Amino acid sequence: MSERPELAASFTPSEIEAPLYKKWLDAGYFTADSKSEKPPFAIVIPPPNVTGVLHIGHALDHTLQDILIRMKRMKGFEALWLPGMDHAGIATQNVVEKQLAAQGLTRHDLGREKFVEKVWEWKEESGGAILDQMKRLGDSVDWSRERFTMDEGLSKAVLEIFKRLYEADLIYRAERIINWCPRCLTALSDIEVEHSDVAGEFFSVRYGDGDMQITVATTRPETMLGDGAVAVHPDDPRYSHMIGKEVLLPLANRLIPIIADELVDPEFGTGAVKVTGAHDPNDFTMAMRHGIEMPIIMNIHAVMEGSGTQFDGMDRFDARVAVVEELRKQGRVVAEKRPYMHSVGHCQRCETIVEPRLSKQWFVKVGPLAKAAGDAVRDGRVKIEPEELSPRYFEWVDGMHDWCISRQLWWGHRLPVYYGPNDEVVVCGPNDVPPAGYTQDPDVLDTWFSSALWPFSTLGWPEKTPDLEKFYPTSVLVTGYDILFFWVARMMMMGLFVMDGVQPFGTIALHGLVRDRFGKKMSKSRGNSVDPIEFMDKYGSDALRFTLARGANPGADQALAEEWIAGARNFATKLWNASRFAMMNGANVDGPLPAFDSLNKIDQWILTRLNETIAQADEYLENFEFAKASELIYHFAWDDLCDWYLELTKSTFAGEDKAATARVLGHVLDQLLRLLHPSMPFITEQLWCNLTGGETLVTAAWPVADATLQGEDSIHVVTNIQEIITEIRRFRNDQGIKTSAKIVAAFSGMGELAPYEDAIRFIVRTERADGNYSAKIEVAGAMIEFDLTGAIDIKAERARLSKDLATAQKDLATAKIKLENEGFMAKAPLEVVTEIRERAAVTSADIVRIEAALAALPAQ
RNA sequence: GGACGAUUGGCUCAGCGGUAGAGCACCACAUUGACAUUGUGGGGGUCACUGGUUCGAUCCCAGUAUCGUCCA
Repeated sequence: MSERPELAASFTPSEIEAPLYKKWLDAGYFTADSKSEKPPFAIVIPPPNVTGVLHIGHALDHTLQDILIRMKRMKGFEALWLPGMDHAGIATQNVVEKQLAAQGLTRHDLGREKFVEKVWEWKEESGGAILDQMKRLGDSVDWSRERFTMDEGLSKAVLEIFKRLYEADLIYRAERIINWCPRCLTALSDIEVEHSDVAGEFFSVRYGDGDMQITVATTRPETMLGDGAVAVHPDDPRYSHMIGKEVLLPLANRLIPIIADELVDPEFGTGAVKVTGAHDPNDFTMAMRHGIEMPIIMNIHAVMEGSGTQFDGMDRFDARVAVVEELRKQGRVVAEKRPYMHSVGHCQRCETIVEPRLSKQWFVKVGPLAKAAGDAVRDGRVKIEPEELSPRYFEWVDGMHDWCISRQLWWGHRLPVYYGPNDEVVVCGPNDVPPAGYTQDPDVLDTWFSSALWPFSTLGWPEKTPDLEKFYPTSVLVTGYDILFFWVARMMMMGLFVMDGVQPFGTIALHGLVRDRFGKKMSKSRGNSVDPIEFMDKYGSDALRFTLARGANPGADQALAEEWIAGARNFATKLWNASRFAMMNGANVDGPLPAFDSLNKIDQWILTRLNETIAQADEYLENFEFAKASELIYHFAWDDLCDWYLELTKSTFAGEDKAATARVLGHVLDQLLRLLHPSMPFITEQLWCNLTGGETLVTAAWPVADATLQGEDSIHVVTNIQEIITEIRRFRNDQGIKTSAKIVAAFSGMGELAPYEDAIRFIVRTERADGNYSAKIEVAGAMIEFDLTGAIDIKAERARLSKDLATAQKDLATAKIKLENEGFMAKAPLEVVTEIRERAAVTSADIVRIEAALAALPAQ
């Protein structure tokens, strides 16, 4: 038997976690080998941003990925979990700008080069705190392959793909309405804008005078200074006579045309709308169609500028008030302002109200890319789990607008675009040199542009590296459904484009968000957010991980409360104590298992249950059913193993003939620890090494269901044993007999259960002796009589029996109704009818037995 | 405005055409031989509402209500 140190009397996570993680790293278990013969299984981590710290959402995301990776590693795959971070353009730049602001400086004071240096310094210093926290969590990532989106290699990938897309006419520069954040001073893509309803005011303003007047309705009166036209619906009889004529634009004192466009909803407002092409996306499309002027009337800070009116120099919201006031003075506000709820875009990063703004930017033409991304899922090359979330994906990829990729920031990948003296445009790949005298575009790319390359840029693309060869396409992408659009769809587009139509991953496994105990969204303002580090300190990483896994139903949000984690910690303690007990009794994995047929039914039963658990848990995990798998293993461990098997083996271990059971127990524990290792890596490693004397569970083989270790009759036997024990316990409880008190009892009619009488007696503390049996219970054909010598509480016993009788009678009645129903008898499947018949028979017998027992009770 | 999802015990959630499940919480008992971070026993739900299909509906269908999320 292998040497092993005795386990500490209680489990203290903090004592084992850090040393074990170090052991794993030192041994290099997480380092993948691209030259391996093993089949690959790869996951790239959704890169947390460099400014980030581990929050509970990461903890969930990482736990699920680690479960898959660890399981696959144990299954003999060459498992690669690739870690890294993205540079989070706006967020990171904001942080450093804030630091500068504290010194009274702006980035312009430093200049671009110095500022970027500063950001790098900050990135080196405090960036990646999350990476250390990942070690706390136990993430089995391959640190030797850690990547950052601004790394040299990944930056090369950005240049390369930009050039390829440009040459394929999938990147273009154009003047369009974009979302402009006047605080971040950059363009944003559509999805970086969050819409929320705000209470606005709806004004009706009269344009023109006399015969040529028309009333327009607007929530943004200040933009009228940039109006180029008034539009009406072509079929609107109210205005048909005015189409093509001009009307005086108040305040600006310009004449603007009245145009007809289908886009106008005649039912909405007055049926006439102002057309401000430079500051509204709908107006822009109309202005383009009709060749309408689009004056820009605000500067980048959203301060009025260039309108040529007295409002220049005013902030857009001050201007709104001032414009309305002036219009009112002129008697042009037809209807008084009315409250109006409308949807307004806010910057995702800073919540500033976004200003739609006409601007020259670079765009990705998403049409063909998005189509390919949709098709890959439609034709089954990529699976979305759970499938119910795929409509959301299609909705997005099928209706996507072109993607504005330039950002007016300094931190990020600078556009590889160079302009010549006569506005010539040259795009340079990684090995190209821009022509002399050309200047580079000052803007940088959207961070998501580089994140979209993550599944292959991290593996060395555009080089044809062994890693890329071995691990692309990656196997699974695990992430929250909330970034399906931001990130997942974009990786699909880019991956399919540059990898010759090969998808970046085979499966997209989506999980939900972690919410508070009442299912409410966590947020700082609500004060209901939780700190995963704090929980790990208090309950251990395994407990946090297991809690999150146990709550992870595919694609669904989960509620989390501290008590849940305490519960998982209790489970860990239970495992620890059970293992300690098992080892104290000689549980071992030495030599082969005894032949199944030679084992007693209790040993056979636990092996059968183990086998069922292995098969089912494996199926669940392969299908990303983390909650179900965790629940299943939890109940096997606690209910079957701890509550029943360990109890039922106590009499065996108290005797002489225990070698077989010790070996079986060792096997069950060994396999259970393997099953649990992916979700609770630390405690299982510790226990398993102690139990088996093995080096590590990280690379141990994953359990495989074994049909030769399955015996259905053992289930039947143990179910009956459990029923007898439960009945005796109930009886003792009803009678108020202390669990510690031994009572005299006689067993009869045990049949096939006879060999297990000792085990039963041990658990329920009964001893054999002649007695004056004054009470009896009957279960599963066996009779148990107790000598309580007058101590029996007849009232309690009568209450118990009456209650059982009522239940049995009710059950019989329900069954009888069915059996007397002609429709049921004629149409229900035979097995259902048989089942109901059996139920009726069993409950009838129960009734007879209970009635007899009641009659036998002394009248008192 | 469009779409999707949800509504099951006090709370959070599974489940499912054939007598309703879990964890936590609750009640009672017990320091027993691994474990009080425990054990044993117990109570608690007409599965949102209204119709329909079916021998049978918590489950399928339609409608209603409430809530949530995404998109515009």
